[in-house]
Order: sequence, then structure tokens, then C-alpha cells
Amino acid sequence: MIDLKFLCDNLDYVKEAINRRSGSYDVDAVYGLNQRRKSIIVEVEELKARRNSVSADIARLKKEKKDADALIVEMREAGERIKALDAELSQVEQELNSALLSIPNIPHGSVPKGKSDADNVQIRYFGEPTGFSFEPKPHWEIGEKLGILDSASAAKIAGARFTVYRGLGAALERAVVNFMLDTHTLHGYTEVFTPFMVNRESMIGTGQLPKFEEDMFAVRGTNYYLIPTAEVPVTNLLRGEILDESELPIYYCAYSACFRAEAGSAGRDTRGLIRQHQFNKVELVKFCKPEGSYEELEKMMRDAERILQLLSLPYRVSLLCTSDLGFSSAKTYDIEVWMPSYGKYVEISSCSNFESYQARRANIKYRPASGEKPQFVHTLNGSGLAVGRTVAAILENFQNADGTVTVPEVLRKNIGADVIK
RNA sequence: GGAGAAGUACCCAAGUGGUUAAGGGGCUCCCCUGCUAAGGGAGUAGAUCGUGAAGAACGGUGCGAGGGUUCAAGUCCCUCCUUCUCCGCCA
Repeated sequence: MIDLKFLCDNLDYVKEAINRRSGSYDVDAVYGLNQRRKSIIVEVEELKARRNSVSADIARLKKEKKDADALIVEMREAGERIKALDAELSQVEQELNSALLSIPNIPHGSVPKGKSDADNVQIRYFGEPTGFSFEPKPHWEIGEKLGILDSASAAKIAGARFTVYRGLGAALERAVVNFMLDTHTLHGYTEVFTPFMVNRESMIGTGQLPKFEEDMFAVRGTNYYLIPTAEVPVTNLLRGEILDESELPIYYCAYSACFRAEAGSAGRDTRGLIRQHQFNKVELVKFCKPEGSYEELEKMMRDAERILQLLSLPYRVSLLCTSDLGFSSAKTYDIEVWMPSYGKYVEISSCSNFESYQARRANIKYRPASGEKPQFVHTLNGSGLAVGRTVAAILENFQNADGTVTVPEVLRKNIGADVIK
């Protein structure tokens, strides 16, 4: 969430900045609710201060064995009033909180203004769309033919939007996970392995709830949700903590399975590995001081790109415009890999700087060495990368005319094969 | 799953209804001292919210979380979470 005080002190600026995004947001409602909240606080706190001092008086009188009945009666009435005001206050705070949670992050000044994804800005390209001397097949056909991807079995045991990997397919998926983790840990990230289920507080901490409930899988009869990305458990590792400045920056990388209900995407990408209810991903998460968080974003993007470079997969990087920007993000780069069957670039990583938006929500702070008050850290995360889509890109870009697939060089030792046939 | 115990500051820990949440370790500063160790003194309940120009001052909240009882709750009651011990089950 954005800073309530900042919003109230800079109402016009915030309105202007938020409205560069698509959609409209009621910033004035937040301001009004906060005014109400403050006026209730003034009244109730005055009463509480009085109650505290009178309670001390009563204690003294009782000790001296004197009569305190009049004060007790007075305080009984004050207590009723306090109770009523507290109830009203918590009601207003709840409304304020949900109004505030519905306000997206303020886009960074370098984010281009735009009306649709057509206004995203291409930053750079690596390689060129793969050329073929034959008609390239989509990865699901390649996979089925080689016997390494099996959607029929997945449909039987689970349903649509699942895949069973077999043989070298399963080995390829596993090798890609290991390759990504090994590469990132080599470049300063600490590997963490977390639960794939988290409680509701964590889902709220990173912003999946309460707004996107229908996109999540909940575990019936429990307080648990299946994570839609490792961003959730990894960011929440530090929820409610005050870090020492010397601990920053913190770089984590994490493999996890990810679970998404994909409500509202019926009919889209129904075949293959692109849009599954369960997929694997290696996630990069950074916690850092506010100054320098944008350099950290650039570095994180390079770390994600490195994977595609080492795999020799063609990709491009684009800077998302204001209308395409995610709700919590101040600035996002997408990395898109070339997917021959789609004839276009497909998102394989999204790297964002949330500034203090997530940290405020999850209450993650650091104590400056100067001894100043604790401040919110900046959080960043990015896929490094989506594993299923990487495997799909490998199958498509490295396919041969005879239906076999050449294994990218960096993975060969891992799999123990040069070609999948 | 069953039975029991516990959760107070950076750590250990006292505190079973009444003005100010003991004490110790550690840490910070000071004194003493060839150096170090030891010793002496002072400080140290984090945070957060409100009034406010203010990081001043004053006030509210805050003893695992959330409710309740009471004029008044760390203390009494209820629910939940976590940790530990024992039993059962189990990859």
C-alpha cells in the first residue's frame, strides 16, 4: 500500500500519478476516511487519558481506605463511551484500510505513459527469431510425439491445465531448475526452499489477498493457500522484521511449484506448457535500501537474462507502460522469449521494483546505521525464470526436422543426453 | 490424534487485579587501570498512532494473536497460533 501520510499531504500529486494508470481510483475517499479516523482518535484518546489518571486516583483512595464510588460510577460511563468510540474507530479503520489497499502503487517517473501493451517500450533484443528450413511444430506436439509430455494422463489424474512429464522430459524440467538455481547462487543469491502452502496473513502481506482471491487455490478446511509464486513465502520470510542496515541488500532465489486457478482465462493457451494450474518457477527476490533500488532492478534483470543467454534462447526485454504495470509495482520489465509456434515473443519473466509498497504492507523495515528511525525497505522480485515456459521454448527453438530436439549445451551433462529422440 | 507445560526487551528471567513492567547477562557511554581481563558509575520495553512546524513536548496503544470480564488486566475467562515433554501413528 502507499504511504497514507504522503497521500494526505500530497493529494493532488497522488491523484495525478495514480491516474496515469488504467482504471480509476478513489483517492479522495481515503483522505476523507482518514479525517474521520483522526477526529475519533482525538476524542477517544482524551477519554482514555482521563481514565488512566482517574484509575490511579481510585487505586490511591482504596489504599487509603477512602470512598471511591463516585469516581467508579463516572468511569463506568466513560468506559461505555470509550467502548462505543473504539468500535466506531475500528470500523472506520477497516474501511480506510480496504480503501487504501485498493490504491495501486505510484508509477516511477521513468515508466512510459500508455493505453495498452502496444505502448510498452522495447529495450533490447538478444538473438533473432529462430529460423527453420521446415515447418516448426508447437512444443506440445513435439513433446507428445517424443513421449515426454503427456496431457492425456494429466487430464485423467487431475484435469485440464496439467501436464505429466516422462523420461527425458521430466529430466529436462529438473535439469532446468537446477541450472537456474546453480547460476543464481553463483551470482550472489542465497537459495531458499519454502513451503508451497502459506497462511492468509502471508497472502495479504504480498498483496494476493484480499483482491485476487478467485485466482488462488485454497486448501479446504484449513487456513492455507497454495502459493501462486515463491514471491509470497520468500518475501514473507521477513514480514514484521526490522533488519539491520548491515544485512542489506538480501538476495534470495527459490525454486517452487506455483499454483494458479487461472479464473477468467478459459480458452487461452489451452494446449501445452504455457498456462498451467501448476508450474515450476525459480524466483529472485531482493530486499534493499531505498537508494539504489533501481540499480538493483537493472542488475536483477541481467541475472534473469543470463539464463536465456546461456541457453541460447532468443528474447527481448520490454519496459511496461503505465497501463500494463502490475498493481503493486512501480516499474516492471518483462523478458519475453521467442516462441516459434506463437510466432511471437512470450513472457517468461517479469522483474519489478515495488519500492516500499509491499514492505509497508508486510511491515519490513531496516534500521539505518545513523541511528535514525526504522524505514521501510524496498522489495524487488523477478522470475528467473518460469521453468515450464523455458522447457517449451527449448523444445520449440531447438527442434529438428526429424522431430528430435537438440539439448542446449549447458544442460547436456545434467541430462546425460545430447538429443531427445 | 491424546495428555501436560510454556510464550514478558537482543538473551535469561521476576511479576496471580491497583500510581512508575523487578533483577541479571549483553550492548552503548563514562571513570579507574602499562595493555587485556577484572572493578565502579550511568543508560538501555522495541515499535507504532494522535495533537504538533518538529526526531521537542504531551497523550493513546503495546507482556505470542484476537476477543471478553472490570472503574482498572502481564495478572481472571474464552478462542486461536507457536514451542517443548510424554504417548500413539507415520514418509
